[in-house]
Amino acid sequence: MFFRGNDRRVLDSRRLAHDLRDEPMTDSGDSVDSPDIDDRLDLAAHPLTAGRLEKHQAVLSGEGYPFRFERTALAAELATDYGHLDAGEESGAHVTVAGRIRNVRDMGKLAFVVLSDVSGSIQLFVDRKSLGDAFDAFGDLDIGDWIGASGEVMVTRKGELSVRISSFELLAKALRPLPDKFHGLQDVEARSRQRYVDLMVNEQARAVALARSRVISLFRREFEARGYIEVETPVLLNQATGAMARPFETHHNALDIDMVLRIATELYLKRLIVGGLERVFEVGKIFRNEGIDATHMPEFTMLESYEAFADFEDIAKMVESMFAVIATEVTGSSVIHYQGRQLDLTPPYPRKPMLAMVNDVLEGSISFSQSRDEAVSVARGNGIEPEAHWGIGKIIEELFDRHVQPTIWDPVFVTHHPVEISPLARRAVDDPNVTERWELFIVGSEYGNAFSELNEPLDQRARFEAQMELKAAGDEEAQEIDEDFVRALEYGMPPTGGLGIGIDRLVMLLTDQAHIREVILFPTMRPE
RNA sequence: GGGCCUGUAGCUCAAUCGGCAGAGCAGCGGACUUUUAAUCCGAAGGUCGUGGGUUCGAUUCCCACCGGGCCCA
Repeated sequence: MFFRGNDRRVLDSRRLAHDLRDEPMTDSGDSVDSPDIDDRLDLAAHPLTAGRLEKHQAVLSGEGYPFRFERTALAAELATDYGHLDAGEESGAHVTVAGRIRNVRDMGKLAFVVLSDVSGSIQLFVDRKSLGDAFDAFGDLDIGDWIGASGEVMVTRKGELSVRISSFELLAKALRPLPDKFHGLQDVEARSRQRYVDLMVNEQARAVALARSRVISLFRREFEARGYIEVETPVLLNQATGAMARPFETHHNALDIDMVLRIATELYLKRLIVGGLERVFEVGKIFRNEGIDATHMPEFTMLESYEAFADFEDIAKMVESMFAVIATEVTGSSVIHYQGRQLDLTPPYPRKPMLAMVNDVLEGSISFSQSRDEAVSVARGNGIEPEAHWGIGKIIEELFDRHVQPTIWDPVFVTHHPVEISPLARRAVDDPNVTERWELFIVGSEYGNAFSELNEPLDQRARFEAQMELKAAGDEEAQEIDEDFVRALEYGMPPTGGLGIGIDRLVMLLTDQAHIREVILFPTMRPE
């Protein structure tokens, strides 16, 4: 409550607490002895909420709350339309605004109220002269309440654009107090769990959410401009295919079958290329049953696209172009700042073969012409102990992950991955050990993955079988054969360029966030 | 899995070489008709994450556990 000295509380708080809790009332006053606001908050008992609850109950037992409200202006619109007014000037314009009360500066017979809506905030000038008898009722409002208010746009003597309100309406009561008005909510866990509070009080949380929405919207625009159509493929599958990852397992009751959540959209989107849709993309949730760290979340958003008649270089050109456009639209420039360092997303990005990058930093050198024993020896000399089922290709990838990936800052397309680790990509024409594939690395993380899609069904079957052997040898992430996908390829798939982009990480980059949970509104968490 | 840090009022944070736990904001009472994190006065608000141990005495020291964060494998 504000407007101190105006205590018009009508209900006895202890009686109300008793009514709400439906318990025998004692005279010991112990209903105010459990100030545990965090867990089972007893709204009636806690001193910070009891008054709010009383007022709420009074509204409910009276006329109740409105079902709708007619707003005529957003805060940002007022700033645009009346920003030119001078201090002390009146506009003569009558507007109706609505939003949440964020702050109150109470001067006794005059109050300045900060009202925030989706566009920003606007000051309400609240005085008895304009509000009349309603001025007292306004004093019953609390910080956090949603209100609508009407009045004249004016600028205070100190130059703050305001609405001098002549009427107001309580739209919804905040029974719980808002966090510290200056520091907001700081605790990382609380901000994630109660993102609604984070969004209320932390400007950055809101900015990130809006940037994320914008990024996805821009991707849609870019793909549609290139003749792609957006499709949806299944999340619930009988088999986890299209990537190397462990799936979440679940069960369908009516069919009585175990199912898994998808780990990629790849093979279904390629089925659509076989079907003749030619250019398709999907933005959707992917689920991988793995740990959580700064760049990994079990549930994340992937964008995948497939374009008939394109190869991996066509896709690289498309991606670097899109990244620059999206960075510019979201941040204002294709040269951005990430974690204190400058990062240039202006195309073109260099293309560098994985094997060459590895050999550039290695003690000794590794190649496909070596025996496996020789390759293992090189790996050991560089701090990697190969597992039994690793071939030379997998060893190269591990060496890359360990020694090259962390050193990358500006974007680079790392190309020509070993066939062994790329079971869905087409072999390079001039070297059957590697594929026409790239991964886009920026600031030490992977942002995209693309290849000239393997469209030859016999080779695809052989690649799947090689994966099955790896799985049998103990590689839990190896893929299983997808018989229906091979069948689809047997109908003929045109040469196709495919792409996957991790949306969450790109949003991290563009919003300068170090942790993926900051760009996901409701990140996966342990039960509270 | 290993290392380091961390959990104190609704929120943001202090403090205690082991001796009645503090501030700002929010809330409550009061003053104030031009504030901008308003200001001023007053009174409140705590099972110091949980459980053990050491001690005359533990929020502080030790152990375990439950959370959270960062780094490493």
